[in-house]
Amino acid sequence: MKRNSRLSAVLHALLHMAERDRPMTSEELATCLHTNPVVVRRTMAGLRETGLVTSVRGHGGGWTLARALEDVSMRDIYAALGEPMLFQMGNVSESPGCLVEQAVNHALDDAFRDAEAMLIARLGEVTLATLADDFKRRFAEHRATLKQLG
Amino acid sequence: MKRNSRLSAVLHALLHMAERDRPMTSEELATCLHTNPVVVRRTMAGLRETGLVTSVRGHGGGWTLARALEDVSMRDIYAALGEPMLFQMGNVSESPGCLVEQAVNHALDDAFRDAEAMLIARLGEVTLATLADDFKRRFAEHRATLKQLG
DNA sequence: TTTTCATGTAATAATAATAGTTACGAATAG
DNA sequence: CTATTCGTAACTATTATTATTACATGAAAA
Repeated sequence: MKRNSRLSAVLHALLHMAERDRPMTSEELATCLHTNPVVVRRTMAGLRETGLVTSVRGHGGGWTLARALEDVSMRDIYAALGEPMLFQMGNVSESPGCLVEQAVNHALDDAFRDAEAMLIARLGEVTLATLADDFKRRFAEHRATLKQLG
Repeated sequence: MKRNSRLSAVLHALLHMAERDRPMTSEELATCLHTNPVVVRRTMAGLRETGLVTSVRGHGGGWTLARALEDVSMRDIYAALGEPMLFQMGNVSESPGCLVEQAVNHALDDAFRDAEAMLIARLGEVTLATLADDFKRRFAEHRATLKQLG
């Protein structure tokens, strides 16, 4: 399974896209995310398959957010990324022979499964709209600070 | 920070040690864990520093569990391993510049921190004694199955 | 229609984290 | 003194991820 470091990158990208009224190119997004256009395309291609974004080729093309901010939760994005492994543990469920190992795996699996369920539920509670609001709040605060400093 | 794949390996090792009345050599443990004696020594060295195990060099030496099974929780072992990162996310808390990123990181950090707290609490509830009991149960079951088959 | 811009994608290289190996030193029992 | 076993440094191998290169495809503009 794939890694998860992209969840935050994708959120970052989608929010930037939401702030603009025309498509963003892979190049622009790559600059934004401090990465490479091809990596952006690879990642966004997955999101396109689940209808989160659309892409247009050629002059004036790029990537566009396809759904309303309120309708996209962090969980949706996690799912669109293929529900990558959240934990740093190679699936413990190997070498079925040793009974000691079976007992260990069972206990660990239980704990990790519960934590994962909680985390995923939590991701479902936060939408892109939530994040956009938080961003706006930070932005207003930032401007207030600048003003205060002169 | 280090990886977490060792938590299950260490539990496995400690339970095997608990079943024996003399030290286990790194070589024996390595066989048990399908790995290498040097890797075993490296890992166990960390546990020795927190008093979970002792080592004796030379003839008849090896590794011994230093505490009662009831007194060692999975959380203790997690701590002895240096509280390695549990999640597959490079700490999101970089590039403080972009306010969009700040909003994203804040939301993700919140969710992950809570899930981690829950998981760690859960690890604290399971001791080596719990696991040893579960192993014994499985062992009895296994013997019953064998008997039934002839 | 030709040029330019942009995505689509395969193939390859670079990077980084982890695990495994080799080699040898130090301690201890017999 | 010898065999055994941990302690550790240095090096190699493996694996996963990310980055890069190269080129094909499609679409708008000149």
